[in-house]
Amino acid sequence: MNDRLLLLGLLRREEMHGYQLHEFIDRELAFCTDLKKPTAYYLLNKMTSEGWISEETAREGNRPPRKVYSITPAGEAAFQQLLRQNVASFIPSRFPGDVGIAYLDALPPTEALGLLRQRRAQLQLAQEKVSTAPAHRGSLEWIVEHQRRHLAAEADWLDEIIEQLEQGLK
Amino acid sequence: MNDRLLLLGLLRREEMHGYQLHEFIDRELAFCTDLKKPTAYYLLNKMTSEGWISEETAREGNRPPRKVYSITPAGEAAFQQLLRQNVASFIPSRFPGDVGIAYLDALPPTEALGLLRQRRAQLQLAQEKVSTAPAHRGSLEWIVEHQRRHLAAEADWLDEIIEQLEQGLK
DNA sequence: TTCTGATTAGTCAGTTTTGACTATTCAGGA
DNA sequence: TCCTGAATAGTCAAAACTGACTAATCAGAA
Repeated sequence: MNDRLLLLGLLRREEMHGYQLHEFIDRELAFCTDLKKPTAYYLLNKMTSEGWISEETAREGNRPPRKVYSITPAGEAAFQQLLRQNVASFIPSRFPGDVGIAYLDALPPTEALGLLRQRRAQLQLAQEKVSTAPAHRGSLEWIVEHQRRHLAAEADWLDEIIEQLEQGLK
Repeated sequence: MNDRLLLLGLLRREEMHGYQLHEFIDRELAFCTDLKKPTAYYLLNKMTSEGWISEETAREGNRPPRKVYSITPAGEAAFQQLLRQNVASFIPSRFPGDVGIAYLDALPPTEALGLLRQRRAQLQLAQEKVSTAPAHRGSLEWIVEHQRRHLAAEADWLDEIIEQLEQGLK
């Protein structure tokens, strides 16, 4: 339902067509969701048939006609409800990367260390990307801050594992 | 692929049937994945047809026969490969709860505060659950620690948002 | 003007996931 | 003994998701 909320929220600001929506999400909100293009269209169709948004075919210049979506009153109501639900609930995160940590003892310690250092390097890149990101305005800044803190915690934790492994080797 | 890795890793320790696998994951590793039952069976079938595991029908007592899965040499090879891949890569997390934060300004500040406090309370519960969890042995302890740190970062962040909102109200 | 690669806009078939259900066995009380 | 609720062991149809593709337009180079 969170992807629906995301789409509704964007359509609430201004009507858009599918490609535009996906483009925006992919460019500006990549750190927040990774809604794939076909999924976006799927949800737009779904919400249209649910009456949350309405589609209107628009031709601009001599480009082929596009479907422009705009939010309906029912959609606005759904938005209000979904928003409250989202804000009021804590959704626990799963970390698929933990599976590998759980089985770390199946690996020779030296190799494990090398692999973990690779993971650490990628994490570093992610941190740099966030810290050099252009300042977002308003509440988006909180989300960037969220990401920043999460990555920092991640780095601390990984460093500790790496250090413990190093201790074990000596 | 991480769910496959998880299943292979368990089957590596001892052969099991589907229900047993799902039970174990659901009880012991709930903070790590949330592999649903039908998904587990789906993956077991898939991996059987890929030759990673083999199934053997076993009857015990007068219970109906069950399929017992055990890992094959090809499965062990796949495990080794998937494990290295998993350990060596940092998988960025997405936080669906951020969508609500992004649209927080669509809500009256007082109501937003109330909803955020609800979220905070649920987070608190999750933290208590982790801290009272029985000590896991070996590398599982790292995963619990991961969760602990992640939740702490989450709490700090939420508290700051709440405080900023409170400031804005005064 | 014609070609090439990038951008725009979207679709489709196949894969994966899941909510809801079935069916058997077991433990204990009436 | 019979009944009931919990635990065991799964299945199935429907929903959701995605990799790979199509197809039109446009901008600029040759």
